Amino acid sequence: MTLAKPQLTEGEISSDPGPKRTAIVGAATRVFLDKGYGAASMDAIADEAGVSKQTVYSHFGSKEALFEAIIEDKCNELLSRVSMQAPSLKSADAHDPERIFKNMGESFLLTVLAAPSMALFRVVIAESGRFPELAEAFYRAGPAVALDNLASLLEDLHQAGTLSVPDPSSSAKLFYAMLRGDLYIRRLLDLAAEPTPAERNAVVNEAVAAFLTAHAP
Amino acid sequence: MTLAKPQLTEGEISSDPGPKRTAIVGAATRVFLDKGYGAASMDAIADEAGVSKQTVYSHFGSKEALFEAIIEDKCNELLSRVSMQAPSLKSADAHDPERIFKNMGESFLLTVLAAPSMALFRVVIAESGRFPELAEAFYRAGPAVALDNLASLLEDLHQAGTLSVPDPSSSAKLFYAMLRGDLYIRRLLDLAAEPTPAERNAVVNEAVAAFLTAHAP
DNA sequence: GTCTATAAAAGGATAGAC
DNA sequence: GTCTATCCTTTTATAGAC
Repeated sequence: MTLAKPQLTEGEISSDPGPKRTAIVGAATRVFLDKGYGAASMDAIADEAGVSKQTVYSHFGSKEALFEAIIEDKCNELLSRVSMQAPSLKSADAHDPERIFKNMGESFLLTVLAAPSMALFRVVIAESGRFPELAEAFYRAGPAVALDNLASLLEDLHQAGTLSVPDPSSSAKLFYAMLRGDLYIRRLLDLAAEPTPAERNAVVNEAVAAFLTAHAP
Repeated sequence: MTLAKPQLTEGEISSDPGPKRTAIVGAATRVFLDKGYGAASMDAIADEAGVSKQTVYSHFGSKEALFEAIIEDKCNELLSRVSMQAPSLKSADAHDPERIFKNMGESFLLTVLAAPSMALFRVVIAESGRFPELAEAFYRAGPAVALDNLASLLEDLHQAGTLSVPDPSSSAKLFYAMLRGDLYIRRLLDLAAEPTPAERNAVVNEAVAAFLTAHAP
């Protein structure tokens, strides 16, 4: 008996994990990203989720498994955000690289320096010894994708003669490094707040100007 | 009574902290930098030092106090290394900035990408929430000093007309950011080993070339 | 100062009822 | 699946002898 199993409400696809599980995931995400792996307790996560500890263990077998699930989830989220920002070379912009790079730089900083990205990065760095596979997942979902996208754009611009980019991969790394600048370090150390639009703009302008000068045809 | 108090042996200044304390400091440094604050236990530190746990508590009152002492100590060590690398503008090199910058870049990467620096940086990042004053101490002992030194060199080169550097502070940040590049991220995530001399050289050459092009007079 | 032994508490994980 | 209650290890910190 019990015909209706998951009981779909209002057009939701059947992939709804269930409300309790959703609450656990949300709570664990907050606690892990806020306190770090070591200082996060399963009791705190259960409380934050409004659920008993045993329920947490029923869904995820152990603290390690829960942590891995959470971080992989956030990496996938990061991946989709980064993928969406893939720069497109519309033929209209082929001769105005400055606009392309400024737009890229702006959305890169907006994504990367935001509090959730920084929190994720901090935790992954801290636990890179204990969870090396998470460090690699993070790199592949974020930096690696962005680098690949930019490198192929640079190759196109080189072919078109707009810029001189003999080594697209290295130049892509250089561009992102210039964008991160010193602010990235201070954000990692939690010494600086998210930059204002004016601060972002100053960094982007300086980086783009230097990059274009260095790669003039 | 008890006339000779610290009992100076062989010309050592009276600042010798005593062998036990030295052993504790060494052990705590290794354990904290290897495991991180949370996963490091006072038992492990006492064992590593070959000393009882109570002795550790006699010298440093608590785990937090011990951690702070260790990290501040490493920051001072970092400070002296960075200060020693202050670039000097000999008049002979005033018209060969490429040599100055390549030397700077080389020793910067050598220091910063080395395992001890990375381990310290990882721990400080991980605990920046719990110990914000350590994050600031780290930044001031390392990045801030290097930036100040480079900025004043850039100002000299600008005055001499060798380079065009309207904003020395921003340009200094840009230069170090270019040097860190993508490798820094991968080192932070423990995905890459220390670079070979050839790899370092490639990064330095690319960064210096781009920097000089962007700041040509 | 240094050690052995011991508190006291926190946290990961499980048992068993519903 | 979910909850309450409990187990047991680890860990910070202290007491007391020497």
